[in-house]
Amino acid sequence: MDVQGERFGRHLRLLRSAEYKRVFAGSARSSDKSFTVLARENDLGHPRLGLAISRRQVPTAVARNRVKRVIRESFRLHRRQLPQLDIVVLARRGAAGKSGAELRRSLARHWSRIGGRCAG
RNA sequence: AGAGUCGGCCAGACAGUCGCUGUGCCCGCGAGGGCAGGGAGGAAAGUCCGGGCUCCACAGGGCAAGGCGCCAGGUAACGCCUGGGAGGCGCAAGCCUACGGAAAGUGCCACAGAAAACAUACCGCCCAAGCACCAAUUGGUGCCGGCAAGGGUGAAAAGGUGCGGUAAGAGCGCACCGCGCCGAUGGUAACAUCGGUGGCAGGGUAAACCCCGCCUGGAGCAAGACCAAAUAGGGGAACCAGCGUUUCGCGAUGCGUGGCCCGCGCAGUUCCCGGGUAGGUCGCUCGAGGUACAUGGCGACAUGUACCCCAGAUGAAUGGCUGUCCACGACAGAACCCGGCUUAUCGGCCGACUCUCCCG
Repeated sequence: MDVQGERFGRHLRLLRSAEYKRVFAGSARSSDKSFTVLARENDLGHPRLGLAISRRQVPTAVARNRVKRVIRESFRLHRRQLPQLDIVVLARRGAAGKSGAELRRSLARHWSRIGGRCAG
């Protein structure tokens, strides 16, 4: 497995509904107008990401895809700074209208905040 | 040059870099890695029609319900497309049409108006015939009556215009137009043209019920097929005998019923079987497929030959960043697959045609 690169393979994602439920059941959270970020410790030695972008909050498919890509990209670039956490990002109503740069800034804040909370 | 009509096409480009996801090859026990190549749309959308595919149902016929509705063709099929007809709009190129039946029945049509239909007579028009009176030559007045041309109401008053006709009128007669019926010709047909004939049916509404003709079984890829852990539960079998051996040793599930054995019941252990959840695999992309050419056809399209393989995800990929350029980038994201329709859309390109103006 590579250590240097910024890869984002399947092992870094939440793949089952049971894994999502575990995070929803009890977790640290961080939110602003664009996102709510939930996180719960795992024992894998690396963080994992799951997305929950509802049609209610982001109505058009194109916008939903855009939001998901921005989140994944941001996670990919930050994941080596994150502790071993299962993270679920929920989009909120504000996310639909924001630019990519705004969303990235918001996510960067969430990563550091959620990392600090779970470490403590 | 301007205005416009129709048809087709494109949907920021290029480079670098970091990623994601299938495919092929290679490396690796494996996890994974490397290289090559592919990776959203004209609407992928709405889910409104039509088909393929899958499962269920199904002898045949009828009813109901729903849909469709000028004619011919195309197609797997269609509510789509092409060509044609009719009606309407536009100077034109062209465009639009839910375009069967109101001479089967029912319903509805405000208000106005005398009357909205076997007609009727409000204002009117007429006194020719008959009768009465006056005058007395043929005139006048009235009664009995006649009329539906004119006015008025209305969306509509039972064909229209003109001439003749008459007391006044009237398809009463005639001509042309309109309508119905019959025939001929052209056309596959819708229909058109012409001729004859009848003085002449008939208000609208069928995306109101209805009538006529044609079409339609139901559900959908979360269809459906296969593999299948753990836990709980279902069915079956075994455990009431033996085994090793010179002596002898090992072993016999428990409880209830019963004096005891067999048997029966409950529990237990082991094994097997089927259903099936999580999860996984298939369905899943080679197809009514594209591109080019040829042939047939006005065309939609069909046939033939050659070449090409062109997304296949599944907590769900198809992207991020940087640089350069320009016309500064709209609507918008595949989820089994096709054919349509409809709706959204910054802008640009190409072709054909029409009208107006100017120059020659």
